[in-house]
Amino acid sequence: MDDAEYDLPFFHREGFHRRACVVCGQAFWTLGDHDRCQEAPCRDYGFIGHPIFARPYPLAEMREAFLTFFETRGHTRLRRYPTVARWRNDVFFTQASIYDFQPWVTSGATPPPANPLVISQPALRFIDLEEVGRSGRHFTLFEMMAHHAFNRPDHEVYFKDRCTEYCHELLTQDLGTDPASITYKEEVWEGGGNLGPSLSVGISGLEVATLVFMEYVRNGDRLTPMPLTVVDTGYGLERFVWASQGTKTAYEAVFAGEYDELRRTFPARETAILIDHARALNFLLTDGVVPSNSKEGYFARLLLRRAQRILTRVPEAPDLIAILDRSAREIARDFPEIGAHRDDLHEVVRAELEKYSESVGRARQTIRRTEERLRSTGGRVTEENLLEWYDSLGVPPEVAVEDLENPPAIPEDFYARIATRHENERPATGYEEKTEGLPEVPLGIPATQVLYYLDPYTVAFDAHVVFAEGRFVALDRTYFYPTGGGQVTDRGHLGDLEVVEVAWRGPHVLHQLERESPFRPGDRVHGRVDPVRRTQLMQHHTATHLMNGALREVLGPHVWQAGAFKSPESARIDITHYRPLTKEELTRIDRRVNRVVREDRPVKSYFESRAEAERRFGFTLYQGGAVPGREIRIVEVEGFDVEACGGTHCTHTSEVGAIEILDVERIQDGVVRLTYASGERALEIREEHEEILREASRRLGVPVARLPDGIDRLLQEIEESRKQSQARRKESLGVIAERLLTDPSTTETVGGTTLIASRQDLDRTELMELSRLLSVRPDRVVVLAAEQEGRGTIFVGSTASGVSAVDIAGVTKSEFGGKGGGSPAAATVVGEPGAPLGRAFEAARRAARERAGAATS
RNA sequence: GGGCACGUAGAUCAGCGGAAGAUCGCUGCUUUCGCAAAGCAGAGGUCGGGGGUUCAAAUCCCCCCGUGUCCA
Repeated sequence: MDDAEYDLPFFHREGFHRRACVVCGQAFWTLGDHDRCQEAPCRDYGFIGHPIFARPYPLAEMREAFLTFFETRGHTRLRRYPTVARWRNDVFFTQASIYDFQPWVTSGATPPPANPLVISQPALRFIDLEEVGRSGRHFTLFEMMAHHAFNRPDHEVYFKDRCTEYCHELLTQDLGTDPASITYKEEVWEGGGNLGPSLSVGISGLEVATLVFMEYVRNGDRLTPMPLTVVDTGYGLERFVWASQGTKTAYEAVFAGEYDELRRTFPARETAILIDHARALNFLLTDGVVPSNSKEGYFARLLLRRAQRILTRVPEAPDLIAILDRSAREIARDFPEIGAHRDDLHEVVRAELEKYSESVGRARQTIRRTEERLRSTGGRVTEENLLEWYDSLGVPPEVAVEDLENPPAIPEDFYARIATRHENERPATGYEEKTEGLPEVPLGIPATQVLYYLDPYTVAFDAHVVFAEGRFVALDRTYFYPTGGGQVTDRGHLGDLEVVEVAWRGPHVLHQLERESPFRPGDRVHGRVDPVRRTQLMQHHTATHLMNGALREVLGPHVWQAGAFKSPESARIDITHYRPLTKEELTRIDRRVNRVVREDRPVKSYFESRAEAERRFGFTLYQGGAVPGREIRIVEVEGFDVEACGGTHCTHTSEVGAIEILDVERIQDGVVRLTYASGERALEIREEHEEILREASRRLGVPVARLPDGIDRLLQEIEESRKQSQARRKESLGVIAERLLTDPSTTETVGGTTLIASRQDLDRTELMELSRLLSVRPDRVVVLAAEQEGRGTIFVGSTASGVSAVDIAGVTKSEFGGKGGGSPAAATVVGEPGAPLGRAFEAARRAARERAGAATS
């Protein structure tokens, strides 16, 4: 990055000078007399005991001061975005304020919701989880205060110079920092394929803010200017509060009274972890995360279990729900949505605590048993066991050690060794834009005007071709709905050609034809959307909203849509929920959703300003992910369900016809998937099911109503006849055994051993069973020969001590080229096809006589 | 999305290439006024599903399903 990038007029106007830090070597700008940048580790914390602002600020006041400062300077204040980044598939959580606007706004695809804007965005970071409570400054959830500006070539809001000036003014004039104490360190920021210069703002050893100027796109080594430059700032609210109070750790300043209360019961570190985790959990759970074993839910589980582990170690500790509740009350002053559904949230937590205690119980048992087994074989529990238990049972080493009588030392590098175990895993597949194979539409072609929102029932239209390449065509206007929001593509015709797929490419809708496009830019074409398919898609999309509404109503407000898919054949919705649905719940959902269909409620789809929509309906709008833009499209089922949604919808619920729930499955801990069909498809499927029932009833010869009983009876009969044939076989084997035992040609006595030898052409399991019957008493040796499918088998069983069945059987191998083996009690040898079974049998019998004789004498 | 572990009797689990087991629970009998308990006897298993290797697979290999856990 060129030095000139940082050479701002503002610095010169104010008389800043540029220096190089004697520690890190980085250049920085300052009004003071510093030889190093004012950030750790280049210098120590100087603000502890010596606050850097004019007065101490509590959390809420500091946030308000920041937001107001920028509001009075032309910025629009935005409400927080959800902490779960549902609108992105490359990350789970909102980790910075700019995440709210990626990728659509920063790429220029959608206008920003306001410009410039100011926000205090709760952000989650799990990277430094171990540092929470230890470093004094790390939080799992922190608020990133930020002012953002998005500059188009034709409309520049502000960039580096003005941004830095605002920052400086805020710090010095509003908050009263000594201007000479600040350093602006030059850094290069890079992320997500973009990069630009940035200034890191340090005071008294603390990095209080970062000002990033996203300016370039990186293509390998080449930098090209971004079409839209972005001011991306981040001011750590908690750090500001801390620096204003100068307490020993940030936690004391930020959590104030709550901290003091818990500190009476817990050590400082545990106190901080508990409040930090409780705060993060309150946001996560409110934003619709249900604890789970994967994805977003896993992190909620991680926090909850870490907190719970601290609590169980202290007998007089309050329970986790009490701590969450206390924290929620604190947060709710600034974010009223937190704690709004208290009882439901507690239910989620209770369910999760139950799962945890089950999990711990299971683990304990395994650990105890393993140690017992190891001890009985003279071994002991090793470090390897500890690693194994953490990885597969979730038991932290310090917990495992408590349960052991003879514990190994916990290795210093425990977690590093866990990481090593995971080294060879394939990385998670990241964010991929589905523009693969789609041609690039040249700049300057106006955005496609989409008409399906005007009227979802219109399917025939005329339009002009604006772009054509290969099989792809873009029009000036279209009624075709492109794949998006979980709704699959429309199909139909352009002229005589079939449209097989429709997709967004930036601001253009591309129609993919069945073959090479004959159309050229300027041509006028007639478009016709397949109306049956479209109708079915509309019904399924509206049905999905109705399901969502019913699910939230029946199961509780913790239910959020975790994914959805609508095809012409069926639709499905994945929801966050902590236990499998009961039959009763399912029935209630079915009844409710179909009643809403029959009630023929209006379904209104309209555009509204984001702020107004959020004010009226709250965050649950964003079931399918946050939608950027100043105006958002609202789909409102009157009095029942409201969501921000870009899909095509029916205008009245009765158009959905009926909703038939087809399947419910748990696709992940904490996520339940429901599959259903509506409209014609629901009727079709219902008919199919009825036909299947009729056919089953016909084949079973039982009326439909008694099918379950009929099946039970059938299964019972099968089981009975299975047992009967088994008993018969055992009986006939018993008869054979009896005969053999009384037949002097097969049974003889050698010393104290009874030797029974016979040829019986039975299959292998029968041979075994017969031998068993013959050798119920001790001191018996049985030699059986059989031929099945041209191969001879010798089976030897022995209950005589010192007479090994496997040895006896072994001698026959050389007789007929057999293979086999066994134990001293039982052995089998199978000969080559056509090998002389008689000779093998005699050899075995001879061997048996010899061994029995030898053992007796 | 990936790594690892696990899936055997109603429950909890052992067995980890050679004739499916233990404990609890269940049924019957003995003992008791009755209960608890004890003793004796017994029922209860497609060893998650499907393929493969082998003379032989609960056991080894592959695929799928389910569960747990760790990591993103």
